[in-house]
Amino acid sequence: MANMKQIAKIAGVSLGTVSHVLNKSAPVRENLRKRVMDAVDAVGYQPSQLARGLRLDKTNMIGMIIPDVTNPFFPAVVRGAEDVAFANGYRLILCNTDNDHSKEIVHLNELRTFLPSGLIVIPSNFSDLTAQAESYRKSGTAVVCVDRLPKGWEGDTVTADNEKGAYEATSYVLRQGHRLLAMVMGPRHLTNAQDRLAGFKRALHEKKIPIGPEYIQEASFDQHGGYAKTMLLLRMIPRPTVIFAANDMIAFGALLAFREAGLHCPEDISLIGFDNLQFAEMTSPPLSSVSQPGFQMGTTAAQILIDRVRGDDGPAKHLILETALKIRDSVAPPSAISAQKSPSSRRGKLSK
Amino acid sequence: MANMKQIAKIAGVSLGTVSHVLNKSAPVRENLRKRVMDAVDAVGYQPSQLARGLRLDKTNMIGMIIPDVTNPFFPAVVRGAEDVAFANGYRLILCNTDNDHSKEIVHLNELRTFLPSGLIVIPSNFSDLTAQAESYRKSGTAVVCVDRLPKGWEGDTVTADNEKGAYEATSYVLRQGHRLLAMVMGPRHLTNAQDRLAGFKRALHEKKIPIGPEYIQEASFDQHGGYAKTMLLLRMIPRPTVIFAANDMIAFGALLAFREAGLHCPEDISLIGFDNLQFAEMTSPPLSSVSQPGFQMGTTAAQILIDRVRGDDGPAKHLILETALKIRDSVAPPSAISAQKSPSSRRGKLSK
DNA sequence: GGCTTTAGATGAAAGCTTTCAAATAGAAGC
DNA sequence: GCTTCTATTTGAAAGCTTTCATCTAAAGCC
Repeated sequence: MANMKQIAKIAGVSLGTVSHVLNKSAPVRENLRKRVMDAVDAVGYQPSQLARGLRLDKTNMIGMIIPDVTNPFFPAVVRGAEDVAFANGYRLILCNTDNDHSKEIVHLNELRTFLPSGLIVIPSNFSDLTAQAESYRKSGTAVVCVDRLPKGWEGDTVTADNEKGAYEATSYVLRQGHRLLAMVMGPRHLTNAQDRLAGFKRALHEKKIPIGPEYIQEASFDQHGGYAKTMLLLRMIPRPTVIFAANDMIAFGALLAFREAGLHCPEDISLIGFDNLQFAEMTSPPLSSVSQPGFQMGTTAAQILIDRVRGDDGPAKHLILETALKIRDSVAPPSAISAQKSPSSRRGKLSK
Repeated sequence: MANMKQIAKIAGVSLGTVSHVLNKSAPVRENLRKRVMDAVDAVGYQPSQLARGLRLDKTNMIGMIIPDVTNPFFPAVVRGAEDVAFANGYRLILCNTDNDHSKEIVHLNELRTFLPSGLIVIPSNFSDLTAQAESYRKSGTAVVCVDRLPKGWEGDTVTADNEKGAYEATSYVLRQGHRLLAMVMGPRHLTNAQDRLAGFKRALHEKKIPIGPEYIQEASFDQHGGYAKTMLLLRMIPRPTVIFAANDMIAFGALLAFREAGLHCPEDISLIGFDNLQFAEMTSPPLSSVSQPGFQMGTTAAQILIDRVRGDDGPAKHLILETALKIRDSVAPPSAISAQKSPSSRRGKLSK
C-alpha cells in the first residue's frame, strides 16, 4: 500500500507538505496542492489509520459493547450507531458481552489499546463500567451509556422513557377494565427493568389498584424466562386477567405458555409487551407493545459521542427518548373473559 | 497508558527483552522474565494494538461486512463470527452496506487502512468483491465470503445448502399433495436466491409438475417484497395452493397479505419459508421453514479465516452447511382447501 | 588458565503519520 | 538591486512495537 513518502516523491514535495495538503493543516500553494492531489489519486492513496492513530493518540474507531446482537432489540441500536458513526468517518468495533461483566471487562481493557475515540455501551449485568469509564475519560475517550445504566453512573446516557412507557401501557390495560394485573419484570438489578416496574406500579397506585407481590415475577429478558414465569402466574388464584411483559421476548414466552395452558389470548387472558419488536405484529395474536426507539437510541448515542470527541465538554447529558404504545390485538377487556370462561367464583374476586 | 519502555525501566531490562518476554520470541532467563512480568502486572500494561499492527503490517481486526444487522438473519452470523474471533484474540469491525455496492466499496477501501487480518463478507447486490479481494489477498489479508457469492468469486466460501434445502421443502409440500405451487423468490442476481429457486424447480421437475413462469415472482428479501408479490399471486387464476417464500421475511409479508386477503393459513393457502428465524414459531400460524445455520456460518467463516491467517494456503474451501426442514403448522394438504373454500371450477384445475 | 562457543541481552531501525521549529523563496519597500 | 518580511515549505522527531545484527557474559574444552 502506498504511503505518504511515495506521494511526496511522486509529487516532488516534502512529506510535511503532503500532510498539510491532506489535512489542510497549513496553507499550501495551489500548484503544489494539485500535484499532491494528483499523486494521491494516481496511486489511490489512503492514509494508514494505524499510523494516524498512533501519532494522534486516537483512532476513528468507536467501541460498541452490547450484551448480544442476537437479541432482537439490539441490532437496531447497533445499526443506528453505525449509521451516524459511518457518516462521520468513524467505524464500529462490535463486542458482545453475553451480559457477563467479566467478559465486559476483557473488552474494556482490550479496546483501550486501540485508542478508540469513544465507547457506546449497553452495560452487562453487574457492570463495572463506571470505574472503567473514569479511566477512559481521563485519556480523552468519551463513553456513553445506552438503554440501562450501571451502578453509580454519572456520564452521558441515552435511554428510553421506560417508566412512562410502562405507565402508559399499564394505564391502557386499566382503561380496558383490567383490575387483576400481573407483571413479568426483567432482572431487578437492571435499571430499565426497575423503571418499567416503577411505571407499572405508578399506574396501579394512581388508580388505587392493589397488587400482591407474587403477581410481580422477575425473569431474564428472554423467551425462556417469560415462559417459566408466566406458567407460574397462570397457576395463581385468582389468575391475573392480563400480563404485562417487561419486554417482547418475555411476551413471546408468555404466548407460548398461554398456548401450552390452552388459553387463548386475548379472550382468556390479555398480554402486553415492551420493545415493539419487528415481529410483534406477526404473532398470534398481534402483540400490543410499547415501542422503544432502538435505532434512534443508537444514532443519539453516537451523536453525543461524536460531539464529545469534537470538544463538547459540557455537563453529562441524559437523553430520554419517548416511547409509544402500539395497540394491536393482545389486550381485550376482561369482561370477555369472565363472560366466556371464568368460573363465577373468580369473577367475584375480580370485581373486588 | 503504560508502554514497553516504562516496563523495561521498571524491570531494569532493555526494550528488546521486554518484547521477547511478552512474545516468547527469544529465550529469556527466568529471573529477568519474572521481573518483566511483575512490572507488567504492576502497571497493568497492555500492548498497543496500533503500534503492533503498524510494525507487523497486520492487526488482530477482522472486517465484517454485511448488508444490514437489522435484518434478522444476519445477527446470528455476526455473533458466530465474533465468538470464534474473540476466542482467538481477534476483534470485529462491523460494516453495513445496505446491499449498496458503492457503500461496500467505501468500506472495503477504508478497512484496508486498518490492516485487518481478514474480511468476512456477505456481499452486497452487484458486489465488486471479487476484484477487491484479489488485492486484499495480495497484501496477505484473507477474505471469506458468506451466504451468497459475488460474480466470479473463487475464494473461500461458507454457504448453506440452499438448493437442497429448497428441494426438501418443496418435496415436502408436494408430499402433502400440493400441485399448484408458487414461489416468491429472492433477487435473481443473488446466488442464494438462485439456488433456492433451483431446488424448488428440481423438486417440481422430479415429480413432473409443471409451473408457469408467472407463478415464480421475484422480490427483495424482505417483508415488503413478500407482501407485494404474494398479493399478486393471490390474484392469479388458478390461485396457488401453497407459496414457497425464499426467506422468512418474505413469508411474513405473505402472511400479512393472506390476512389482508381474508385467507386463512393453512386452511385456505399453505406457506413455507426459509431461514427458520427465531420468530417463525411465534407467527400465526407457526411457520414451517427451512432452518439455516446462521450462527454456524459465522463460526465456520471465522475459523477458515483464522486458519488462513495462521498459514493455511491450501486451495479455496467451499463449505456448504446442512439445512433442516422445520415443520410447523403453515402447510396443510390442499384437499382441505378445496373442501372448504375453493369453487369447484378451481378444484378441477387443481387436480390436473 | 586461556580460548572458543553459545545462550542471552541489548540498542537501533523500521513501520507511517502529524507537528513543530527551522529554513527558504517570493514579495514588498526603498 | 538589496533588505526585510511574510508566506510556504521542509526535515526531523515522536508515538509504540518488533526484529535483527551486535555485544556480553557465562560455560565448555584442552
